[in-house]
Amino acid sequence: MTRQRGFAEDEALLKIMRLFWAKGYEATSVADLCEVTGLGRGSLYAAFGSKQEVYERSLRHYVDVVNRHLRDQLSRQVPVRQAVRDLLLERVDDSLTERDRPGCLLVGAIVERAAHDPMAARIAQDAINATRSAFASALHSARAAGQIPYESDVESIAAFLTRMVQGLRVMSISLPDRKLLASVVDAALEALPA
Amino acid sequence: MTRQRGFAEDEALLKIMRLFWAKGYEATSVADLCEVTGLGRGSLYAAFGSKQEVYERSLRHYVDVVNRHLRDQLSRQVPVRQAVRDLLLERVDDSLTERDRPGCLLVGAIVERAAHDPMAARIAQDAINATRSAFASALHSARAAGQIPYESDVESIAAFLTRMVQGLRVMSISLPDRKLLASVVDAALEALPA
DNA sequence: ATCTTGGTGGACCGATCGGTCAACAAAGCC
DNA sequence: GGCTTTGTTGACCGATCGGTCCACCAAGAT
Repeated sequence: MTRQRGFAEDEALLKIMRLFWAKGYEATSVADLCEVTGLGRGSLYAAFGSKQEVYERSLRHYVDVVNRHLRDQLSRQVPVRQAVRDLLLERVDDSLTERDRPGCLLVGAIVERAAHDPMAARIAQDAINATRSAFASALHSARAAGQIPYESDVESIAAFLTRMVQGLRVMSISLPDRKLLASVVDAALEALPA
Repeated sequence: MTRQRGFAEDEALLKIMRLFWAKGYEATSVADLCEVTGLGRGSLYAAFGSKQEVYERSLRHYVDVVNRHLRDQLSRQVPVRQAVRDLLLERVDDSLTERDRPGCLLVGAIVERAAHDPMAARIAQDAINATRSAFASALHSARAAGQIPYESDVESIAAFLTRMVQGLRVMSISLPDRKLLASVVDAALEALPA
């Protein structure tokens, strides 16, 4: 019937997401998006719409992947304290490994885009609430299983851990010291009553 | 001898800093800087140099003020735990009050500028280390005074508190709930051994 | 009053921005 | 072979970007 696409949309979106992640929204031009995907402007706009729309889609993809991974890690059959510790340490390692993509697309979206792009603000807020509720439900289960005290304020701790997991990447930009970051993780774990 | 300045450099810099803080680096144009200060381009460039230079100067001013305030708060003659608590809660209040200037110029500098502007990266890193050493020295004193256990890992806790104080503003954008944020502060304080 | 010095405003510059569009290319249908 | 439909490309658009420059102006020195 008609000509078919000469590229995989998923792969292109992944490359775009990584570029936004590395450079931020404003500093990434549409020409950059064309270069990284190998697409002409027409194809890019036909597939993804405006720069703002493709950014929002990148952000959605990012938070989906991150939160899915989070839920997977928290649903493992290990004590919640260890699961959280592993999860935070893994993020430290990721940040130190991917030096070309520092920071966090989500944090970038909040500080750079939320004020200008209500949809991005909405995506970010939903992502944070999803992270929070993932922690909260893991903590509820752990409390029911007697891993943490009955009096523990699950919602507060969940919000606290959300802040930790969000901010670790940002911190590791200016403080790329694995030992110190690991000890920060352990300090944070003190908030998780035994 | 010659004509004198028709504006106060300090006030202009303050207005510029607040604008960068509110909008980020890339989204703020030189025309915006002229508008907010009331200056023509000539005066602006004569007084502050390029956009990048005035940004760096804004950032320097920001971190100076923040760190000076931090040291003042920590040097009060109150138990360190309470000093830290007051300090974190004050930041929560600030974030919720100044809704027009969400986020944190320092975090913005790290995620948006550090990769493109080595000087901004340097300023940010120095600021973080200054915050960290302010906490560390306060904790050292507190440990010497017996307020916290002798075995406490002061450096790690200092790094952890630095992360907290940095990130609270960012979190409060997407989670503008004073009660929850206050309970996050209390959860964080668990990392400060009694 | 005139000269010198330096602050001021805004016209102006080339470059680049995000976005559009028309000419062309591929693939299934007749 | 045409015909239709859709993907692709890159020239092109007006707007805006950061930065320069110059005519003008205020104020102290003479």
